[in-house]
This record gives sequence, structure tokens and C-alpha cells, in this order.
Amino acid sequence: MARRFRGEGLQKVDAKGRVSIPALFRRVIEACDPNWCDGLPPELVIVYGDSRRNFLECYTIEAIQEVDRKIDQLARGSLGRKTLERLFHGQSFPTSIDDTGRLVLPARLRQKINIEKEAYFIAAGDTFQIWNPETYEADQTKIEQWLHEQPEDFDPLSFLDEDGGA
Amino acid sequence: MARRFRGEGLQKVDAKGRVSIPALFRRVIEACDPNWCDGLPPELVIVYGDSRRNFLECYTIEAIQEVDRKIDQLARGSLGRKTLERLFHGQSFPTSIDDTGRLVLPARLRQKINIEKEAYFIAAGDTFQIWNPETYEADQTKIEQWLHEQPEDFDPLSFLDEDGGA
DNA sequence: AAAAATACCATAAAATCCCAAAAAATTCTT
DNA sequence: AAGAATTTTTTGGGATTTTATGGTATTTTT
Repeated sequence: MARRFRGEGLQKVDAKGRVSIPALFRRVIEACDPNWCDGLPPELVIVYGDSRRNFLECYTIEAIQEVDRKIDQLARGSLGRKTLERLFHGQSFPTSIDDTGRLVLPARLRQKINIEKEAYFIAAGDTFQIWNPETYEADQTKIEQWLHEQPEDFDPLSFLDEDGGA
Repeated sequence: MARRFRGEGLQKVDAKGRVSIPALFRRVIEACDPNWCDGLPPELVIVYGDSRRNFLECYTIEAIQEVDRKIDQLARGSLGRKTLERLFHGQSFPTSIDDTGRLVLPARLRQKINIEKEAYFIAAGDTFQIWNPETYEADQTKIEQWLHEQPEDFDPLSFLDEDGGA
């Protein structure tokens, strides 16, 4: 099973757009970069997507290669392939982590998700996401509210029993 | 059947957030970490969950992998998957047990469940939980009250006859 | 030249490692 | 079965390393 990101955290963003990647995330990025070895800057790909997407999704090299392979299998010219190429090849930004564990988010990306001084990092399986802290909180609140609307003894784990997912 | 935790106990937490894991729990954590062998630190994952959750739930590697596999089977982007990714990937903390049998609970986690000098450990099937001792006691009292409200001859084992265990 | 991106250096806070001693549980011996 | 010896567990403190963050200088791009 592929290595997974876990955890979350608020990080500062300085005037130049530099952000520290939480150390645990860094370990995963390193381990999932086939070309990485000690001393080299670990690489990753940031997918920012279309205008509706309000967070950045960060892929390890292995994870993005898996997506690439799947895209390759779609028929050339098909709507699916065109759409996915736009998203993963066009609306994405390959970068790497510097020797102090930081990433530089270009102004364009910061504007897109509307972050200034702080960024919220959260794991999501084989990727992690970067959010504007307020936007994230609002999203999380929505999820929690939904959970609270469920029956008293509802356990999120019951999702796991569903077949295929809602 | 997967190995199960059993037992409970009060443990001290020192100024650095270190807690001894009850030795019996340790044996289970070791046995359920596929990568573990003598000398290596046994790993586990602490799921702390959303704002309402007032205890930490500790998963062995095998237990968390089972959850991960199930999450993988839910449709990408579905509400169920998103909720579970938040909970198990985002609101969790991967860690390991040091050579003296201790775990370090970061300040953030201690604050979340409001523990300072003592923590209460209790087994719960293939996971175990860490509580603030008073919070745990209150929860336990609630359960006992409910039991006392049942008919004289009520036996909790009768739950086992229900289908699905609503 | 101005702006942006990159490299280099520096530091406080936090997490980790290492050593050591009580306390408790287990085994051994008589 | 009781006591002694040994091992395991729990707990404590200091030293070291890593992490997160800030600043300045240098290079590259436009």
C-alpha cells in the first residue's frame, strides 16, 4: 500500500511566499520521489485546478505518475482525457522543497486560494491540501454540522460499510 | 481474528508530554505492526477527530491499514470519503513508542482532550483510548446510570442478539 | 532597473535521544 | 511458601538534533 500523508497544521507564509512543509509530510514526499536521495531537493506537483477549486492539492511524484499512467490509457481526444490533461498537466505546478524544508508558493497560487500570512495544511490520503485557514474552517464546520445532523449514535465509520460510497 | 487490546489503567504524563503505554497494550501494538521487529520502535496512529471528540483513539498499523483500504474503496469526492479522509488522514497523528515504552503526546493533543498530569487508558477492541480521567469517569457514570434504568434482569449480553447492533 | 526567484546564514522553540534510578512484577532457590 | 535475586516497567533529567521561521545577499527574468 502506498505511503500516506497524515496530520494537519497551520504554517506561516512569509512575504516571499515561503512556507514550511510539516516535517511528517516531508518524509512522505521524500519517500515517494523515486529520484530523491539525501542532499537532493525532494520534488512534488501542486495541482491548483480550475477557478472553482479553493485549495491546492499536492501530489508526490509517485502519486502523480499513477495519475499520468491512467490518463494515458484514455482514448486520445476523448472528453475525459482532455479534461484530465487540462487539470493535471495544465493547471499544475511542479516544484521542490528547499534545504530548510520550505516550499515557495508563487504569488499567482497564493492569490488563487487567497492566502496571505498563514496556510493550513491537511493530509488527504496520498495527497495533502493547502487551504486558506478560514476557508478550511468553514469547510470543516460544514462537515461537522452534517455529522451532527445524523442520528445520535451515528459513527462516521459506518461509511466504511457502504458499497461504493454515496 | 485480529489481536485485541484488553484492560485499563491510569498513567502519569510528564512535563514533556511523555506517557508510558501499559505493557500489555505494547505487546499488541508490536504484534500488529507488520514492520516491527525487536529493536525497532513499534508504530501506531492516534486519531483525535473533530472538535466534539474528547478522547484519543489509538490504532495499530494493521487496524489503520484496514480502515485505509476501506476508504480507498469509496468513490473519490464522495461525502463519505471526504469525511473519513478528514478524520483518519487529517485529524490523526502517526507516532511510535520509544525504547522505554513511552509515547509523546504533543501539546496540541494534550490540550484537545484536556489532560495535564494524568491520562486514563482503556482498551476498545482493536484500538485503545486515552482520556482525561475525570472525563472518562463521567462517561462511565453515564453508562452505568443507563444500565441501572434497565429492568432488574437486564443482561448487556442481550445486545449480541440484535442484528447489526443498531 | 525593477521585480521576482534563488541561495545563504542565523536563531528560538520544539521534538528526540541518551543515560539513569525507582518501583513493580517475575523467576529462582531453599 | 517465603525470601532472594533478576528482569521488566515506569519515571525523571540533561544534552542534542530537528523544525519552523526570519533576514540579507545574490542571481535571474522581464
